[in-house]
Amino acid sequence: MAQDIRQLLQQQGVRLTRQRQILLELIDGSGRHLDADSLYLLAKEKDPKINRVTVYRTLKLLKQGGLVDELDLMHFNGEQHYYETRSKQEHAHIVCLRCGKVEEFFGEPLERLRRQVETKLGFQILIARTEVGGYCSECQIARAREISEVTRKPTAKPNHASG
Amino acid sequence: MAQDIRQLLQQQGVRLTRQRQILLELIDGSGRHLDADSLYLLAKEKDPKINRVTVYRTLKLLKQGGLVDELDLMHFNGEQHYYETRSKQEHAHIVCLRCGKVEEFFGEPLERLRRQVETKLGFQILIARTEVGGYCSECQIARAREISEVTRKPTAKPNHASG
DNA sequence: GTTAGTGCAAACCTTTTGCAGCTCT
DNA sequence: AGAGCTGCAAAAGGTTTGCACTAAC
Repeated sequence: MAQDIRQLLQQQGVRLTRQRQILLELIDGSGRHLDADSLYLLAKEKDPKINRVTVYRTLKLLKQGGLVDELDLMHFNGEQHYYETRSKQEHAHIVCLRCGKVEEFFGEPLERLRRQVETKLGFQILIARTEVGGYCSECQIARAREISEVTRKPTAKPNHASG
Repeated sequence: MAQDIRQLLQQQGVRLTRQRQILLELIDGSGRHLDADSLYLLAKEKDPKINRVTVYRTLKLLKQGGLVDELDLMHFNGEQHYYETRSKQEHAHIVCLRCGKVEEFFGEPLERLRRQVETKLGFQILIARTEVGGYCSECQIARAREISEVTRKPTAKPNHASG
């Protein structure tokens, strides 16, 4: 719950303003990964006077405090960043480049990787991010259909062609 | 060598212009990860008339053709993207957030992860990217020094305070 | 000789900054 | 009361687009 985050913030001497409460609720509450713009739009429903800049400033704050993680989701839909509250369980984000669905993948390979980087390189990890782009099972089928439609050349049988 | 890439491009009916040759050389030849701006600056040394836009267009082309991979390198230095010629061997990028050094990490965890995502989710992977941010071994030491300097409060006993 | 590619200027999108006024503690 | 935070306007950074000209095949 966002409750934990609130306490952490207070400890850091950060004021818990109305705007920040709204944004925290949204990031933590919505089941999906929101970007700054979506977040702004949603926040505006609760407080029509809230400003985009406040959204950016809050996200920066939460990011720096290690309370949220920033994702790119393979830039599948532009250059925005997406946000999620930092969870204890490391996971990869699997992004369908056709429908945009994002699946989370948990598993030992991620922990193994982390350990190996720490021991083999003597690296101190602060953030780790694994993103995978491709096609989800549904979209693989849909794409196969689409491609076969395109491949069917229009120069062939003009039976019921383009017009 | 960039030779392979050239052939692939020709196959795709893409013209191999002077500008593209220069950019290919640079991406493939420089031992580091270049962003569009660095690439532009370097290309300008070889062809002072080359335009930034051409750099962006070429990168997009190579990206779409699957010939180069785009990296974010944890946005350790802004929002640019970095590029590398796509290698057969999957690897993670380990970025030091203090000195900016980028290490490449090869290992089974990455292949395991890939296989698991494919089998467990039935996902068709086109691109995968693992980026890790933190401090390299040298910078861990440097940071420890920096922090202890800051922690030494000027108001306290200068003897061996904050202990 | 076509058609794809280039350069230039200007637009675009996301994010940041400067500053005056507001508000949380 | 005072530092911290907000909103507004404007700027910044990175990238894309429209269009006329140029060059690769």
